[in-house]
Amino acid sequence: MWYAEALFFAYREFTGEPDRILTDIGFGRAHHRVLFFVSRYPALRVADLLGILQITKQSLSRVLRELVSKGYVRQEAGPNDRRERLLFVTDKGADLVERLAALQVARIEKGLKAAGADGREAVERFLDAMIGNARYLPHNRES
Amino acid sequence: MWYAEALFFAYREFTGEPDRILTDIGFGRAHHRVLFFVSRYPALRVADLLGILQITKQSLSRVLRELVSKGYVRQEAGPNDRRERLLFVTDKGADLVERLAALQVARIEKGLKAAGADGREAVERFLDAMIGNARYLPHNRES
DNA sequence: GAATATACGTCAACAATGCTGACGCATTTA
DNA sequence: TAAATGCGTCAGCATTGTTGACGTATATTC
Repeated sequence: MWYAEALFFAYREFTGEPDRILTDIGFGRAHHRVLFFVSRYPALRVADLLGILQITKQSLSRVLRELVSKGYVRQEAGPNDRRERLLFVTDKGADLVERLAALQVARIEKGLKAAGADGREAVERFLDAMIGNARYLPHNRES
Repeated sequence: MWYAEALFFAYREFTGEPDRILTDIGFGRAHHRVLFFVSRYPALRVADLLGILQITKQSLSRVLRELVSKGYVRQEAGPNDRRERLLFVTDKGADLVERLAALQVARIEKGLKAAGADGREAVERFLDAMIGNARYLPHNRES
């Protein structure tokens, strides 16, 4: 089996289904990524989001502005440092995240089922090693 | 563990190292994909490459033209149907593919090693199920 | 308290890589 | 001989990434 090829197809399918929904509401994959990580890490600071996504603030800004103006994400001044704009998904945002996640989770479940009961851990170790120490840890969180 | 998140980071790291090399020689990830599949399936027809990549011929054209003009890919008229332009990597192209693949293979090997001897098959089944039946089979090939 | 640093936002211009629509040429098929 | 097929190309546009420059509010430091 050719892993590089498999990863290409797997990732494309993984993102493909959400992409179709996003297109319908005028969003792209960039919006999905932001929404996903804001949902995953509530009260995320903008600086941390930039660290996770590894894009420039100008790129993020365009996308974030739309998400906020269309009511999917809200910003709140940081309690300790009021310069910070902490990010949260709104109810509307949570709904969308859920709809998109459902598709991806279904595909992952299918993969894990195929991997088998023991395989699950092997897959986790595989992905973890593929990532190495490239995972960005948001401010003030463990794990 | 959050698989969606892990896949995002894993795929980004997987493509990130080659991307840096490509940027140095004025190519992008799109060039890599074309070069990769032409190398993987010598004598690939343009139509099949479009089927694999799922992009339009206009998008492919831009990238393919550069790869040909810079001597990484060559085209040859099909022996049965001379309208077909069968694609091959040149020696120069093979060298570049090899350099890029080395980085990705190293990362994959690290992942498979972490998965363990039995884990390897689990990972294969996982990726295969993630892909489902979305894999495009080039003309005249089995598996 | 004034100067400086930080967190975030924004404008402008540009590059890579997708897209649609329209058209042309060579070759094969009907 | 006419139509269909395989491929290429021009033109224009959208998304999402980039640099560089600058502004505003808030914290920190001398």
